Amino acid sequence: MEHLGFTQHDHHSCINSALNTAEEFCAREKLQFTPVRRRVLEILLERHQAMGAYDILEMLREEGLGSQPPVAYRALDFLVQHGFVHKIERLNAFAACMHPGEQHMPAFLICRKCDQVVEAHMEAVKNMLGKAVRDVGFEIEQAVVEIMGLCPNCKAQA
Amino acid sequence: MEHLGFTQHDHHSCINSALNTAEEFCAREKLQFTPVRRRVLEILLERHQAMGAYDILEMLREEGLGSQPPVAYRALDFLVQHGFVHKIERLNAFAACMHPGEQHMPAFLICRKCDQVVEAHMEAVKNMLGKAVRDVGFEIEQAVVEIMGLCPNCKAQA
DNA sequence: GCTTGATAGGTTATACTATAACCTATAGCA
DNA sequence: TGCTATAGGTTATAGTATAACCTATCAAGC
Repeated sequence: MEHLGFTQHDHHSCINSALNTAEEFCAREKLQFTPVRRRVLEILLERHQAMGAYDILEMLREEGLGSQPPVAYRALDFLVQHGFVHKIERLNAFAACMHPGEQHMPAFLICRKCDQVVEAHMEAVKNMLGKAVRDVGFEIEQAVVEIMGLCPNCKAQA
Repeated sequence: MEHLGFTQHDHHSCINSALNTAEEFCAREKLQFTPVRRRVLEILLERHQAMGAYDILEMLREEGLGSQPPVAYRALDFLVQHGFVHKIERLNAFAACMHPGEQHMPAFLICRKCDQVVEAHMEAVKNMLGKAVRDVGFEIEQAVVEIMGLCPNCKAQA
């Protein structure tokens, strides 16, 4: 597992880097990285937390970028579809991808106390899932791995 | 991976066996295996498919066992809490557990075409997840592994 | 047997999550 | 310039889940 994130890091540069990656990707693929889409990604990057669509919508509304649910959902759909954002099914929420551009199967560690979400690369698990499932003829198109529990920080406090 | 289920099996006996297991477990643990709870589990066992809470509620309603959402949700909560039913987050739906009574971390194979859900034991994955995550101090309480794709049958048809 | 406390279920209302459908605006291209 | 495809605005509504409060039932102890 790489890139665990329950620790401090240069958040400002991590946001910019992710935004740049998205921008370049869209330019290359002739996709429109519109203000709403950019802002939604930015909002999610500003926190390392999963946010509900309606929380995001509330921020968009305050900023005059849109006020009705479809605005937020459409931007989120776009971002999810192109791998900049993941949906956390367990929380009905969304979180910015920490490894945009890289082919990966994300696994999420979700702290039930502080709600922080960390995205881990788990190549070994991916390989194992892929192998086991291919053996029985099931063809994987997408996988969701979500692990609930207590993060180190919250565990220390308890 | 054991117990894959995209094949035929003795469905009638598998239903009875699961109901008996639940009944015995509840007796042992002094839990009430009430008519509504039993019937909800039975409904889920009758199909090897995930069902939405409102689909289940509709059946309960037809049978005079309850007509409002909380009835279904309460029964489902009970069944999930004690491991007789799993929630499939990805589908906002519920499926009977295929290994009740056994300590396990389920992984679901969900066919996007026929909606069939198969629950697999994947001890190797569980061990690997557990190890990787423990290394960084995260304490696993629960995990969701859901794999979307095409089952062998649907793949053959395509 | 009666009381009491705990648990389950009935019912109403409402919160939260997501999408359909239709219309307007804009950007890129012929 | 005009066409077409894509994005966003807006209204309405579908789908999922729970809060809150009340009643019924059951088991345990008096």
